[in-house]
Amino acid sequence: MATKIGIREVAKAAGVSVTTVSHALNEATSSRVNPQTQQHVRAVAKDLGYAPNRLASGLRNQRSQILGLVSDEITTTPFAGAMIRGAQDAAYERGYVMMVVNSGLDSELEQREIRMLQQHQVDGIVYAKMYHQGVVLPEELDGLPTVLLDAVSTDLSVSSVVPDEIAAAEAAVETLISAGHTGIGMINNVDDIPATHGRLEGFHNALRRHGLTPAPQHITAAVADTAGGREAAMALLALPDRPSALFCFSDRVAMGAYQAASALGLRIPEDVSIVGMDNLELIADALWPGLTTVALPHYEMGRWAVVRLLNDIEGPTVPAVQEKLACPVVHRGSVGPPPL
Amino acid sequence: MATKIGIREVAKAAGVSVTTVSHALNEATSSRVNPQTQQHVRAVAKDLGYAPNRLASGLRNQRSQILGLVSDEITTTPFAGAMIRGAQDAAYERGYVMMVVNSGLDSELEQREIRMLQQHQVDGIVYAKMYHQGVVLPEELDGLPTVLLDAVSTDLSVSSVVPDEIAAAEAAVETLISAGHTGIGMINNVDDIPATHGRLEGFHNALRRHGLTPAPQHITAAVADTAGGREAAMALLALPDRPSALFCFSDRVAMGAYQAASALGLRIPEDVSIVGMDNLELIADALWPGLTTVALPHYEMGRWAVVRLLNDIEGPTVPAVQEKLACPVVHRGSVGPPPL
DNA sequence: CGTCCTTTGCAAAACGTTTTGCTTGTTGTG
DNA sequence: CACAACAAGCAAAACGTTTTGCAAAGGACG
Repeated sequence: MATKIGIREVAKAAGVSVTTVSHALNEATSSRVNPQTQQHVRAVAKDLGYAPNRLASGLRNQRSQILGLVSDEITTTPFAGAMIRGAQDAAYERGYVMMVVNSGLDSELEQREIRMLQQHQVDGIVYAKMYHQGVVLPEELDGLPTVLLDAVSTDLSVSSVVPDEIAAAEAAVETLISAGHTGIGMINNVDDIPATHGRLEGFHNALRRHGLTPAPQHITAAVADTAGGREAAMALLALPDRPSALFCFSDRVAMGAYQAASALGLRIPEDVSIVGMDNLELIADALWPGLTTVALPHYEMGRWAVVRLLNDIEGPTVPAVQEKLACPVVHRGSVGPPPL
Repeated sequence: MATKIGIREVAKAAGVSVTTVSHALNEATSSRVNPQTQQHVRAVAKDLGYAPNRLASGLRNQRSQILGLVSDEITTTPFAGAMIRGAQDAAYERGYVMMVVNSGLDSELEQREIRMLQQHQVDGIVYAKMYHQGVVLPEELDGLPTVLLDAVSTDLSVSSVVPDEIAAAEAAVETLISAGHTGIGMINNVDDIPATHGRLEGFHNALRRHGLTPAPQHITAAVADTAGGREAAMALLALPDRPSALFCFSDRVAMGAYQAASALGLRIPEDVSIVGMDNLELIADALWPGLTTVALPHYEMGRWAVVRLLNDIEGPTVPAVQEKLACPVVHRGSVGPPPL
């Protein structure tokens, strides 16, 4: 790489002016140049390995071709990775690249990071949370095209995408019902977040649809980790009229239920069936037997967010939409018919 | 936000020239402006919320203040997240921002992504792998400052940072030895990667240091996931002279060992002690009892890589270094004294 | 009072593109 | 043959900064 090759070098090599090179390379203005010249210029450009400096063209066009992704937590779960990957794939396909920042829970840091993105003239922002929750948008990003990822806002003028919690829970419970279970318990989350309410609602919906009424003592809540799930499941499975199946708020909770079952000498799925939610592969796949669960479409949500964002940026104005994405059931080995 | 405020607006508002504003704001050239004027200009700038357009200044300075992070897999493990967060934190502190791309295993895609980063004039690149491995650097990034993250190259002219696998394994095994174990088994990985060799070497080192010799039949290898660990552990624990403790290649393998122990009616840690590696919190924390393991310093490696990269970019040339970062033991509940 | 520094500020060029006129030729038409 | 219409390519301006060179003003000194 002797000397950085810019558009001038291409022009010189092709024996035309800089202008012509630009016209020849940009699809939009290529009508201003003879097809033959165009071809020639393109050949030379490719030959030299010319790639336009996006700082310069961004400056000129007021379009950086950069998208910002601001998230609270990139670290603890693999979910974050899937969302980001979905976002990046979509961005890449349209010639954009993502700048990712994450702020933990520090909202002042978040502010400064957003400003930093704005200094880089990002064309839009995906504002992501690592689990489905309500947010208020920082006012920094007024005026900037924005899409919410795994979050909803009361401000309905901004598009958002979240998992369809209710339908997901319904699907999970359906797999239990269609395996023959009627006495189904649920271990819900104690936090006041959309998933908690949505999944409980889905649980009830599915039962009601089949004319089943849940026993009140079979519905419980716990801190949504393995220890919480273990204790809650321990209590549920020790009941005289213990449920024959457990619908768990999350895969981590379900892992606790496995531990409880094991401690009580109950086999899965012969003695008790279990379904989780999240499809946290690291766990669902590692449990023995594998955990039947419902996948949260993180990759697809990341994609959706960016596609929508790019349409807002490049396309005509269309009304914002609040999207809910479907969550497919992933069958493994933790659901069987109820014991006789 | 009536109209975008640029340096001209600040100049007008402060009643000075654009030049003076620039000088006043840039620490380096501030000697050319009266301290009083400087203060005034800065006040006005802050008042207006002025923030320089980095596209423009990048173009002018040939410095984008952007770092590229190219990785193979951002998705499957939470490790990726920790590395990226470490990298970002370090970048942010120095006023840089990260552009993250990931290519899966598609090296042609990787090429194109790197070129895209170059178009954005990134000042340097962190080339990251999601587990410690050897790589050959794509030639695209000749001439660009580069640091390897969780990877090593035969090309010693580029700096790299990886976990100190050997010391990590030694530390893990030490915790078993100091709990009184003498018959220690190991379930290694079957893949031919640095971690496999390093951890085995560490295992031997620790034993040798205490005058112990491992029984050959106690050293085994398996596919490094839970199922592999389960089967290997099953075999090991069914041996007539079964080891009293198991050193597992990874936490996922260790989870398999838990399952095997449970299936064989062995309690942890009363009947058998187990240590893992990786400190995959999702698993290590969720197991019951908690898994004692060795943390891989992903966050710190990410940080190290960026700090080093920025020094290469901004500072004087110094020889490349191949860094190995220490791995702290995380004590939970899976190690106890050997049974009598 | 004239000369020579020093201090302070400004105008202008440059970074690498894209795009808007404008010029030059060429072809078609009356 | 003259003139209009049009195609093809070019020069120059613009995007928002930073930095270099220069000018003006002020002060010190002989």
